[in-house]
Amino acid sequence: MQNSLEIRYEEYLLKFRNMIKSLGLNNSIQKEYVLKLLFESESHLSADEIQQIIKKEEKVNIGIATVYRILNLFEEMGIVSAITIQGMDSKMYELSLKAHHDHLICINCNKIIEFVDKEIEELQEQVAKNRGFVLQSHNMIMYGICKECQNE
Amino acid sequence: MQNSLEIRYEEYLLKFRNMIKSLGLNNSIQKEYVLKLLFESESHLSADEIQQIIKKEEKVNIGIATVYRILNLFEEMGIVSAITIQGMDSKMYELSLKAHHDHLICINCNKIIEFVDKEIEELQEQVAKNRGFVLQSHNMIMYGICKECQNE
DNA sequence: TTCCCTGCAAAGGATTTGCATACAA
DNA sequence: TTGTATGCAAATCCTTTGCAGGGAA
Repeated sequence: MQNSLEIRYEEYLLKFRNMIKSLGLNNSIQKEYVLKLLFESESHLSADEIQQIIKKEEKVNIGIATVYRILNLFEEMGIVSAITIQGMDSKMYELSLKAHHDHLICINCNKIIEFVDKEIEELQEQVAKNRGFVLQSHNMIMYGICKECQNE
Repeated sequence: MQNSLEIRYEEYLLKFRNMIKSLGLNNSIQKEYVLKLLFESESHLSADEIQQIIKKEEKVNIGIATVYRILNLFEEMGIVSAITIQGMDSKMYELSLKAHHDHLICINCNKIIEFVDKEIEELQEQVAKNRGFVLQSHNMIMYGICKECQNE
């Protein structure tokens, strides 16, 4: 009955528990709920959305402060990354499980498309190198109007 | 005694005044102080910095609400653009006088280098087109460590 | 005169922090 | 048992809004 997503999640969860332990931290049901939600979600979520969904789906109370503390911890651990989207007032979070990718966002319907372009990545390295920088990361968000919205 | 920067600013100011007038708005000393500061500044400034500098340099009181109102107006007029930098909690503003450009930021000393890479821009258009998007704008910030900071 | 603009103070929204209690190891 | 994590409420910080008075055309 287990599909591959579940299997992958179980594996990931075990790794996560080890990571937490090896950092000398305590695990908690809240941390695992946030992890699971981010794992299963296909979209980027705000701290507020995370709190609401967990309250509703898991029928459990979870404070917004805890959500933020967990998200910040996950960011430090490198398992979550946050993006800031033009016009949105809160940060959006996602698991950084997936390979690095950039974002293309529809300014009309807010649809988010993820992509990676190897050539662009190489050119970015070039640009940095030419300026004497050692590149650490980057953030690229493109805004436009998607096909569906163009037809409206 | 006039250098080319001053001349350029005078021209720019005249254009600005016309723009304001043709929008049916009133000009004000506050708007011109913000414009001048952004014109002369080489770095990106936060609303708070803009307020502080004007208070100090022009010996004039200016409310933070006014600064925000002016910056928002300038953004709508298309003469100012704002960027959000990782780890900074407020937006940073600059005149969009200069041609479009992207940013390379040192995560150690916060130095900001502006650049444009034509090839990257073209590839971005390609990526958008391939996904059926009509591109409107983009935001690309690269983070790394600059030459000076590497030597520390 | 007629609106627009400003400063001030209050309101808002996102995120963080302090503290007492609850939980993991 | 011992410390870490949580929930709640209060505190912060950035940004916006309401309002009464001041200024531009």
